[in-house]
Order: sequence, then C-alpha cells, then structure tokens
Amino acid sequence: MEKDDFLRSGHGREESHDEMRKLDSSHDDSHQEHDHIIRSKLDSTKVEMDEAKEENRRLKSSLSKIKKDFDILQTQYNQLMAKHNEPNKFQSKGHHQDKGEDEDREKVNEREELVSLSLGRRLNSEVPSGSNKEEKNKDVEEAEGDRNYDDNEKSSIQGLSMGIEYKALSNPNEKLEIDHNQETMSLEISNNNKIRSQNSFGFKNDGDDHEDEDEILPQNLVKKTRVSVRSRCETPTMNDGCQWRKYGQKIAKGNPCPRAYYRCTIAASCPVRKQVQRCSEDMSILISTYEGTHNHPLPMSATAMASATSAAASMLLSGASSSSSAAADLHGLNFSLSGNNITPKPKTHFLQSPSSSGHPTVTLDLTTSSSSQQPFLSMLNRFSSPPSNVSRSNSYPSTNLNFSNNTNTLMNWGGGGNPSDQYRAAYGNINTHQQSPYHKIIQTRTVGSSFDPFGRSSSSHSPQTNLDHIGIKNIISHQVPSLPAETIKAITTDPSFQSALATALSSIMGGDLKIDHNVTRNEAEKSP
DNA sequence: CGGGTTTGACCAGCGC
DNA sequence: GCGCTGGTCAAACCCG
Repeated sequence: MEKDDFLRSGHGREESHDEMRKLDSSHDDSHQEHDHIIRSKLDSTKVEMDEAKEENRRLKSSLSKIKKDFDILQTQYNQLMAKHNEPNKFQSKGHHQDKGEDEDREKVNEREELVSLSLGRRLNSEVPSGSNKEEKNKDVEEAEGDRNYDDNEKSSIQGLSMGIEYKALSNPNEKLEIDHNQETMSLEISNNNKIRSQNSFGFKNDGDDHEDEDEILPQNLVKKTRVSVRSRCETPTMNDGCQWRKYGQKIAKGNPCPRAYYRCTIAASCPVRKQVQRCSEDMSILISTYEGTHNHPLPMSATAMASATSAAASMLLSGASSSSSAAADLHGLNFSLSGNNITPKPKTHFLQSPSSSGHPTVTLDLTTSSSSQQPFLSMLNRFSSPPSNVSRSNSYPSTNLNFSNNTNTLMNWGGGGNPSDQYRAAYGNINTHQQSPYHKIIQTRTVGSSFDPFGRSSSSHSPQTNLDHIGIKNIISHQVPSLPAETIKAITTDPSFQSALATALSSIMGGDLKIDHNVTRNEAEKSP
C-alpha cells in the first residue's frame, strides 16, 4: 500500500512535473507569442519609420525643387522687371536702371511699390471739374493740403504699422477682426474726368505722381468711375469703415427699395458720395456705390473697401484701355472686368446699377459663390460682361468684381458689433455718423481648408509652389479662352494691377501678397 | 444743442 | 419743349 502510495505519489510527482513542464511550455509559448507581437510591432514601427524617412526625403527633395523653381522664377522676374521698368515710371526714381540688379533691391523696390499703393493717399483733391460743388471744394482742399501733408507722413508710418498688425492678425483659422483704430490710406477710385495714367492706376501717392494728375487716359472717360459693392447685409447700410451722412433718399425707378444718398463726413471737404440701395430681386443684397476720391486719411477698416474698390477701378481702367474683358478669381474673389465688345453674360440679381447714369462702374460682388475651391487658384478665370440691363449707356465699360467666397459671405461689412474705442482714440473720438456700428469682421477662411494671408494652404497638400496657389498659368492658358492673351498679359503683368490686387487682398485677408505678386508676373510673362 | 435723418422741393440731364 | 429720372438741397424733425 505504502509502495503503491509512494509510487503513486511519485508518479503523481512526475505528473506534476509534466504539468509544470506543460505550464512552463505554455508560459514560454505565450512569452514567445508576446515577443513575436513586440517584434512584429517593432518591425512595423521600423517600416513606418522608414516610410517616414522616405517621406521626409521626398519632402526635402520637393522643398529643394521648389526653392530652385522659386529662384529661377525670381531671376526671371528680376530680369523681366528690369526690362519692364527701363522705359517706365520708376526711372524717375532712379531705380531699375540696371538689368542685373540684385534680388534684394528688387524686393525693396517692389515693397516700395506696394507701400506706395498701400499708404499713398490723396491730399489735393483732383476732383476737378466733375461738379460745381467739387470745384468749390477745391480751394478748401488745396488750402488744407499743407496741413495734410504732415498728417500724411504720420499716416504713412501708421500704415506701416498697420501692415504689421495685419500680420499679427493673420491666423488663418480665426476671424480677422479689424479694429478701426488706425488710419491708413486714401485710395483713388474715381477718375473724375481724367483717369490717371497706367502707372498710377488710379492710386494716388503722396507726392511722386502729382505731376501725373493731369494725365488723361486714352479713352478720356468723362464721367467719374464708380465702384459698386454688392454684399449680403441685413443692416440698413454696409459698414465700410468710413463715416457717412445721409443727405437724401429717392425711390429709384424699377426698384421699390429707396436709394439712400450718403456723403463722406470724415473730412468736411471730402467729395466722396455713396449710394445705398437694396437689390430689388434679393432684398438681402445691399448695393453700395461709391463715387469720388477721399481727400483725407482713411480708417483702416475703410482701407479694405478702398483697396478693393481701387483694385476694381484699376481693373476697370486697365480693361477699358484694352477694350476687352477680363476677370479674376482670387481665393474666391472674382474680378471680372468687362468691355463692350464681349457678348454679355447674364447675371442674376444684378440690379440696374448707377452705371446707367453713364458712369463707368465697377461692381464688387460679395454675394455669389465662387466655383473655385482653392485659394488663388483661379485668377482671371471668369470673364463676363455686364448684363444687358446694367447699363443703358455703352459709353463706359462696366466692371464686375466678385469678392464672394465659396459658401458664406466672407466680408461682413454690416454691423453687429460694438463701436471701436480704439478707433475713437485714433481719430479724436470721432462719433460715428452711421447707425451701423464700427465693428466688422472679415473672415477670409475658406471652408474645407485654411489659408494664411499669403495664400498658403494649411491643409495637407503636397508642397506646391506659389505658382500653383495662384494658378495663373493654368488660368490664363486654359480658363480664359475668350480673352485675348495680350490683354490678360497686359493686365496681369501690370505691376500696378498686381499691387492693387495685392493691396486689396491683403487688406481683406490681412496678408502680404508680395510673393504672389512676383509669381504673377513671372507666370504671366511665361504665358503665351 | 449739435449732429444725423427724413422728406418734399428743386435742378440738371436725357430721351422723345 | 415736355416729361421722366437721378441727384442734391434744406427745412423740419429726431435723438443722445
């Protein structure tokens, strides 16, 4: 019994050993399995790291390629600028006299151009013979001229700081709120019997181009150029940053909505007028038509509109000079410039504009959607003429600029916020003469992707050059078949136009488009 | 009380 | 020349 027990027990001990071995083996198996999992994970991690390295190499190579391309384009741009500037306006400043000027100097000159457009203001009203009242104001304005020059210099400095502020506000993912605390420039919109030369493109500088004031454009437009802005706005008036005083109201024919007449009250002698009227077909659309030239510094908030309208006016002038039609769509900002020789393209919700009075009118359309989903990808991609009902007078071209974005109206010119104390501080506590408050939000972000003020997309695109963002090449060669290439080239290569555009866009989007400016020229020069 | 808005009148340009 | 229309004026009114 005991032996049996012993044997049994011994046997049992062997069994326990077997179990132990089994357990050990199972433990080993699980351990091996665990190791295997870890190794596989390590392998996969290594693979991922290799892929990341490879991706990094690709990105590096792409970056170097982009840099090369940019250098090449920069060089070409410099050469072209040197050629372009030889006979033109900048000679008087002693710039660009050598073809082989270096890149830095080119950038400086280009910056000067942008700054001159951004900060340039009109002191002496060149509103000469448009009306008797303007003539009456002329003496007053000239008397104010000397005093304003001092303000002008100050304002230029402020304008520079404004650019810095814009950059500080340039987070693409947030709304850009522009406080009305800094005055900036005054921009020439109206051509007032005589349109400035192509050099100035309707923009006025502090003093460099005063001699150009008497220049007359070839087309010799007699009436003032007007800039009409269509925007969706629930408030009675669109807050564009200026101070307006209503001086009249009329029921215009064909529109049950009354047309209100405003004049700028920032300066007593400012000849700028504004007409505000709701679109009869879409009451949510507010049409603001600007006429005249501010002869005083503008609040920064007014700069956006002034820049945009000036760019529009520039396009009008350039387009009119070329007797053709042009359009641009930058980041949903559709510029279309129309001549009289193009088959009209009907456009809905187009109110009979004040161009019916015979004024050449530019329309900035902030209401309709853009087909482009990419920023700066489709400049000059839409060419349209004004609808037949826009103007009963074909004497002057009408320009239609669509500043709308893809989904919503980006520019909330209307009120809704509070008056800016900073604006008051900067302007000596000027009371707003408008019922709508001095608060506006300019939202430049496009749904689906965000962009910094330079037009760069923060979405996960593969690296692209700025050319790709602008897309000038594709646009010019493919999207605008109806426009003569020389016209496109003339428009897109004109530095004033580009600067105006850049100024407008930078004002609207709070960015600096200098690089785009470069590339635009390069690509335009390349385009057939 | 100062400044803005309202509103009817007035004027100029244009077409018939 | 007349009528229509757009644009402006200015007195009355309103508002803070």
